[in-house]
Amino acid sequence: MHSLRLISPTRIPVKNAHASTVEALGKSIVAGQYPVGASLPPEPQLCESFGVSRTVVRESIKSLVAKGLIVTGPKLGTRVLSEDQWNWFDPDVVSWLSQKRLSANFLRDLQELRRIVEPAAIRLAAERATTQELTSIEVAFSGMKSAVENGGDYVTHDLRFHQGLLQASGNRMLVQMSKVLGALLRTSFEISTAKKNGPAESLSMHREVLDAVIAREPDRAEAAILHLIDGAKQDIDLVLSSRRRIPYIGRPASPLRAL
Amino acid sequence: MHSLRLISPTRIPVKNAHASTVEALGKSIVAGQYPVGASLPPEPQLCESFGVSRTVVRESIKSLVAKGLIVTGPKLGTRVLSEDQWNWFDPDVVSWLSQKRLSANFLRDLQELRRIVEPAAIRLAAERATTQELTSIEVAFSGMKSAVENGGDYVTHDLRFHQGLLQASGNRMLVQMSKVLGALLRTSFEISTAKKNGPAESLSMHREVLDAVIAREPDRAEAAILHLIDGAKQDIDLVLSSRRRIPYIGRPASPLRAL
DNA sequence: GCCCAGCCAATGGTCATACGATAAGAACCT
DNA sequence: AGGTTCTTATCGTATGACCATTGGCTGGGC
Repeated sequence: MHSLRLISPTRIPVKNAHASTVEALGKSIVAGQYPVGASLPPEPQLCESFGVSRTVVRESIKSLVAKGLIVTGPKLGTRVLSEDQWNWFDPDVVSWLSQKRLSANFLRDLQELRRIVEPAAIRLAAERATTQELTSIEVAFSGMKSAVENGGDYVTHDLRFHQGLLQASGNRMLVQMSKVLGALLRTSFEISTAKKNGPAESLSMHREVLDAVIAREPDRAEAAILHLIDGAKQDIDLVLSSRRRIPYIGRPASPLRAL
Repeated sequence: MHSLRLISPTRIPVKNAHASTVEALGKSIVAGQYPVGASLPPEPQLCESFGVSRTVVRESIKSLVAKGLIVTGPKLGTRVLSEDQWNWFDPDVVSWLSQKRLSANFLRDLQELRRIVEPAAIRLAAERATTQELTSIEVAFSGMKSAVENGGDYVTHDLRFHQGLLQASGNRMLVQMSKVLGALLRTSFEISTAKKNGPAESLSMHREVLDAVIAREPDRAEAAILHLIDGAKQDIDLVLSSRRRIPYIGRPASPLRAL
């Protein structure tokens, strides 16, 4: 007869108790609400603040432990691990990070990763892509083209285009990475789409990439994608510098990682 | 039921129920014991077969859900997801895969990834590595050298060497990847170490890599690491072609100790 | 005064039980 | 036969109790 869980500070009665709790806890952790090494409130307190039973809280905590965000232990509580122990390739973690901590550093890391991975993946795709995979990418391209001409959701099709390319690399690790890179791509697409006639310009570059892959020319494909990536990087850097000066946080200055 | 642990005197007393259950379930899943899309046994049955309470089973399942291996739902049970939905960058998942399913495909994917990521990371490391990070790598190298001369654990120091390099790239994503690549590295190191006088030969190549990084010469560093990687690839391919599958390369059934 | 051993209590770990919620599949009705 | 309802297996959530571990406190000894 619990019709509604009344006092819910984070208001989330619609989803599963577990999913909501994981998300709320996860977001607050990646947002830096609890300093690294510090303990979260004890379980009973979390139960109260989320309005769920200890069962749910504990299972949620186990989920976050599985993602490398925290560790638990009797008497030492639930402690936040240092960021380099987080699972930076977990889709949830990246999603939370994208929403809460879209810092210059995070974007820089992602950008770097993309510039490393995507060109290499394109080369593989140019060698291995099946006709089915090529068709799928072609469909995504049509969607982009249509979005430019008739208006529509350009970003979604752009994402499909790039994820299709990674898929076509035939390497499961790279495919997995496409899910993570999605966070960056979405951001950069939204930036470049919002600017000038970005889409129209990027459309031809995408065409060039796809043509090179279809022609099975790795070198040309790689050059084309690099062109695309570096263009996106410029857009992002521009927005970052105008939005607020968050300069590179030099790594040496980082606090020493206490164990 | 806990009486068994009395035998071992305070040193690593088995593991707690949760960790053991997660590991057992995870391994059996990645080993393909349950076909994709199939349901695992119901919770009560799992409780019985593992000899733990439902609480433990459920929390373990939540951990595996967090790693993308399975989904759960009322009446539909606990179903195994398709492999491309697994989190292929989760250290646990990769560890289980390495032990249970060291297939040629898996090794090929990892190897490809390594050849993409490590050279790029080296370039970054050559530009950014702090003296502290360089020292750490130097220490690892000394360990390798000592292992060659006086005998000892070559593989462990080799791992530290490479992970130190990725760490020095200053990119958190690449650092995370080093944990995953560890699975491949351990395998390839053990192969090449077991062959001929592999270590002695590889030692000089490592020295060259490190020197180039210290000298801040990205091009030279990249060339050196490529040399190393391609040598390892040859060794692996050789072993792969001689045996259809590699069973249990690596330590026996003993649970790997933390670090 | 300092250090070490041993106790204490806070906190997560595990267990048991009960009931609600959901959706697959069977049974039923039209 | 087709759609609708009902049954039921299975997970989801809640509660309360007790166990196990570990950091910190306490007190004694040097």
